[in-house]
Amino acid sequence: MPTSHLAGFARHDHGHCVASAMRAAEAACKARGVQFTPIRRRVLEILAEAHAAMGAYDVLARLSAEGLGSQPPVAYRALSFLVDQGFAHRIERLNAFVACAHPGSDHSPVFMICRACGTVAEAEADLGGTLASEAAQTGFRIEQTVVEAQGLCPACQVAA
Amino acid sequence: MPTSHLAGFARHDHGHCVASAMRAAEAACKARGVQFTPIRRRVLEILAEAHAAMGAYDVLARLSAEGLGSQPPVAYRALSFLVDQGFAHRIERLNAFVACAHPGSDHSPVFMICRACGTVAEAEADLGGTLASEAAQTGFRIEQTVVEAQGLCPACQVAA
DNA sequence: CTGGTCATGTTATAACATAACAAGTGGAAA
DNA sequence: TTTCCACTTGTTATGTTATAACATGACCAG
Repeated sequence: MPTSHLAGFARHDHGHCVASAMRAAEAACKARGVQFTPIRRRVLEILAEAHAAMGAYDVLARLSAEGLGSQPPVAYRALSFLVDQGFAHRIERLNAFVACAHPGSDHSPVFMICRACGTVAEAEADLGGTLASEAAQTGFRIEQTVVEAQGLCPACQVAA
Repeated sequence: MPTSHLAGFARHDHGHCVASAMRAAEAACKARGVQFTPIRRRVLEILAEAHAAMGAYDVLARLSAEGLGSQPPVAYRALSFLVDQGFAHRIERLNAFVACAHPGSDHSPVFMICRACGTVAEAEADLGGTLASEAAQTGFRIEQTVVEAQGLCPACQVAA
């Protein structure tokens, strides 16, 4: 029986999605000729298992406990790599990082952040296109967008 | 002849828009029964005159030079007040603050940030509604949204 | 003139992030 | 096979952003 966690505001097979994220990253690295080193791999696993936004120093604490590195640059380098490769995202609002929920597909993510429980869901909704057409009128050329909504997830609405 | 600066990617009467922002804030404070103190007023002026995103410590340096306060909490308190009242916005991506371009009207701002010159334009585009309807499907209740696009402004596209 | 509220002053520290350089590793060019 | 190069990691130090906690002052209402 697989563990089941609340994430993306819906229960799902957690072990499965972690394994799937790791496989996708593995394959992408091979395809791109970049190294999926033990530290990078472990950081992605940590994020995927947490299934929540984690600060760089939280990640570092985990690495450190496992003897994989103890100084901030170790964590920041691995996180930068994962973000660059699209395996993780940075949540600006929280100064934190999450594993990508849709590894492999090229997308401009939209996040919903519950202010009560801290859960972060990555939505499919692509506002990038909408925004780009708006921007085109002013002549601005968009390269990247950050869309982060803060509010209450279904569970926390019930609790309140 | 009024000074004219590049902002919002378009030239405009800068002195006018600063004065207008100050008047709007003044009126709103009176209406709401909150105090528009010298520090708060000056911080808004500094942001409005800069017409660009400024870090809290940049603002603090200005205050300090004028004898209005020298410790971080002074700047952060004033900035929080301005953001709470809707007279300024925080740009998460830059860890910085800008004066609101549409003081008075209730809006969920959309920012376009030029990665070359650092100019920040506040667009009218209201993606909040679009996003809210997307979110409704998952049961998430949005209270606030951050939308920040990064790219190249018209001038910097020409330069490149 | 007393107590309450709001704003500010001040000290200290927490939390987040990167610069800079040294050292190891492994593969490719000579 | 050795020399070089690109890349990753180790390490020290520091820069940058933000807030906790408590003291003081200014003002008004009771």
